[in-house]
Amino acid sequence: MEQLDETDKKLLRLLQEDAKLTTKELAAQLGLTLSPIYERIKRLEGLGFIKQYVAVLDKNLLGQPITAFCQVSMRYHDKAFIDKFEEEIKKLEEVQECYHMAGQVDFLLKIHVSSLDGYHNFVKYKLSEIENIGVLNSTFVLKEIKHNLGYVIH
Amino acid sequence: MEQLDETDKKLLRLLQEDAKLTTKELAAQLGLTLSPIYERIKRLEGLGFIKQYVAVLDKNLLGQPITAFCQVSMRYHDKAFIDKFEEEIKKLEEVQECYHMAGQVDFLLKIHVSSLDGYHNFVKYKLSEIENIGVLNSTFVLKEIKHNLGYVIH
DNA sequence: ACTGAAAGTTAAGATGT
DNA sequence: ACATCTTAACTTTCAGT
Repeated sequence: MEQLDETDKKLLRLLQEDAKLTTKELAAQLGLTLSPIYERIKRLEGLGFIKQYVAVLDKNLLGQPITAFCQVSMRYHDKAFIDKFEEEIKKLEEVQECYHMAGQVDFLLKIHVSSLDGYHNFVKYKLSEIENIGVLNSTFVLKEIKHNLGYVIH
Repeated sequence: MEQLDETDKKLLRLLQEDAKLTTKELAAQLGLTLSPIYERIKRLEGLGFIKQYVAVLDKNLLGQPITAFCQVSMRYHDKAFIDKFEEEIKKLEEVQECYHMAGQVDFLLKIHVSSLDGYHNFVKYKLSEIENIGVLNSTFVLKEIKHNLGYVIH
């Protein structure tokens, strides 16, 4: 982390807001010329601070307005079962995110579907097909209050 | 949604994987020349399918390895209290995401901090400072199993 | 809607301080 | 670590099919 000076941090803050900013625009905002900006970006990419550049799409326009969080607890906690569950989850396209959690609940899943009926089908024909699931608890997002895409860089 | 043909969908799938693909590369992959690709991208931006372009950073390298999910229930459910809570949450930099949920739990928060001590400070000096919080339940991410950045486009 | 080509910008690299 | 300069590549626009 302390391979980053203030200029690097400003650069990262700008790029995680708008990856289309040109080297020229970045240079102007940071009070430098093109080449140091160019070299810093390449360095930040090389060190892995910048992992990739992506286009952020609108999930509602893409026809997936329903977001659900699904808490899953395993019946048995043998490594083989856990591994199998993780394998299967990775294959399910409805699962946007999956975390192994501390506490009573083993896994937290973030699910995107087109409708409540779609969620029903997901649980019935995909999720519950995975063996060794004990408890399963779903809650739905009514409203997205906040969703930061970037991180706070200190 | 059905303003999109197969070419648009392929374009969106490619751009949400790698926003740095050039028009030339996209054209080659989609079997077209530069100008239709260029115009389609501008159209998809204009219609709002593409919301923005961002650099994806590494939260561990940025010194924020701890992710927690925090379930919050309100004591009273007057509109004024809810509005106030949402306002305050938006100001907290540790809160990456916040959703108003259906069910017993009112809000689900995704929190990023640098340490467990940082989480303690967040709860003690920031979150619990907000009035009208009834129940508060935190769980920590042990391992990220899956985290799709893009959506599945049908 | 797509092709092809022209003009304007930017990225990428080399050289020097 | 940064400034300047060069050219190769890309973006953007437009006439034509």
